Amino acid sequence: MARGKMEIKRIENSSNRQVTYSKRRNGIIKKAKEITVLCDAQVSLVIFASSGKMHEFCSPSTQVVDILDRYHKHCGSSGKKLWDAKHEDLSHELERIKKENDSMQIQLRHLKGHDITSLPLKELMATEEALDTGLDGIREKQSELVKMIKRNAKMLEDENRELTFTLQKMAMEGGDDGKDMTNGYIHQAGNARNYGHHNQMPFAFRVQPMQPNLQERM
Amino acid sequence: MARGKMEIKRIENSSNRQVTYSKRRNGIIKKAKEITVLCDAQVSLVIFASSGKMHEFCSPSTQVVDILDRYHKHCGSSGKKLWDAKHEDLSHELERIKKENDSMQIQLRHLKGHDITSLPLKELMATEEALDTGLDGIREKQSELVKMIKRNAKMLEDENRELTFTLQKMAMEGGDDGKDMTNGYIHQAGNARNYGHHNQMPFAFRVQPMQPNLQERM
DNA sequence: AGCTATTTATAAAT
DNA sequence: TATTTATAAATAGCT
Repeated sequence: MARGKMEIKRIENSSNRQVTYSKRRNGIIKKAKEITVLCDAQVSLVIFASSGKMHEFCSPSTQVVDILDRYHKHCGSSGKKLWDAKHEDLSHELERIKKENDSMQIQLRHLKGHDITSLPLKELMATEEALDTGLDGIREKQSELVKMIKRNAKMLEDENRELTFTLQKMAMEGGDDGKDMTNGYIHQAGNARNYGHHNQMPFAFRVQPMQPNLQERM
Repeated sequence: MARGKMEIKRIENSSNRQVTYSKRRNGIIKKAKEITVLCDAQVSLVIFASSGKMHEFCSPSTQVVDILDRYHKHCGSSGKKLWDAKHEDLSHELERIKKENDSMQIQLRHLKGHDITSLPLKELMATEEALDTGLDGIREKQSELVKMIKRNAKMLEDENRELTFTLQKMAMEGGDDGKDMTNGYIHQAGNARNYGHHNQMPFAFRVQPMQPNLQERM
């Protein structure tokens, strides 16, 4: 293109070819950068020299893969294979789980009484049975829990009664010697609520909760 | 580059930008072709205009994917990450959906009365309410369906009675001439069940089903 | 790698 | 959008 018109055909002199390659490669990359800036374009450019060396350019703030991703979306089926091979497994898994998801969502909706307008009688009955069974289980657990709670309350009351009795007995028994102690205990009892729900009373015979985690479940 | 030196920065005039884009794009593609021929290089060039339109160039007898494959091999570990990034997106999606899945599965199990042993009272009650509501809906639909089925049966009975009556009337009215015809009709009626549930009786006044899809829902 | 004659590319105008 | 044109940019061959 300079010092005489050039034919566009393979440069046979290998050293000339190498020089031209490197000059033109820079030229193309420069042009690619420019179109990127001037025209808001996105470019992915990968060049391999015959020597095997690679050079690339990619629009700023973009990755070759992003361009490739777009390229793939554009090309539809033709370029798809290589890409998909890499992702096939994951894609299938995703697909499978999505289906599972959908079916559970439908089940849930049916159980909650939605989308049942066109359900066959057989499935309506199956759903009813499932709900019934579920309800039985739930109610059983509920009544168990309530029983436990009541039993717990009962024991707390008993404990309370015992504590009160002990305090009274102490108050009675205590002469002048016991006065300080009695006051001390009364004082403590009076402030007991400051310890909150989980207060640890200073008495060794405090009953254990029936269930370790009953408090949380209430 | 012509008619005055140009700054390399975004062309604000959109129509100028578009024109420049298309000219420069052709220029780059031409250069890419040339380096390919002159220097035995392999080039993959993908350009997206800001409009979203794509153009590509790829060395003859090669596919973009082939270049990408080489690109990949070349990038080794650094480029691997890029692919993995795409993998990661899929993985995250998968993770998200799996979680959704798990939570639905738990919900379903709770509704069906499983795994509720350690459920707090509050959630037990919420679950009970959901089940109750669901059951109400289901039972309402069931009773609707049953009503429809009964109404349908009633109409079939009426139709049946009418048909029988018609047949009897024909049998009565028919003299010697009508005998064959009568036998014919009786014969046909006797074999009606061979037509199955959906048999088409040869009478024009056959009633229409109350609901187009009632049959399927029974 | 740097230089320069020349070809190409292309911005603006049409 | 295509063509023209004046000018900038690219670059082949040389050093």
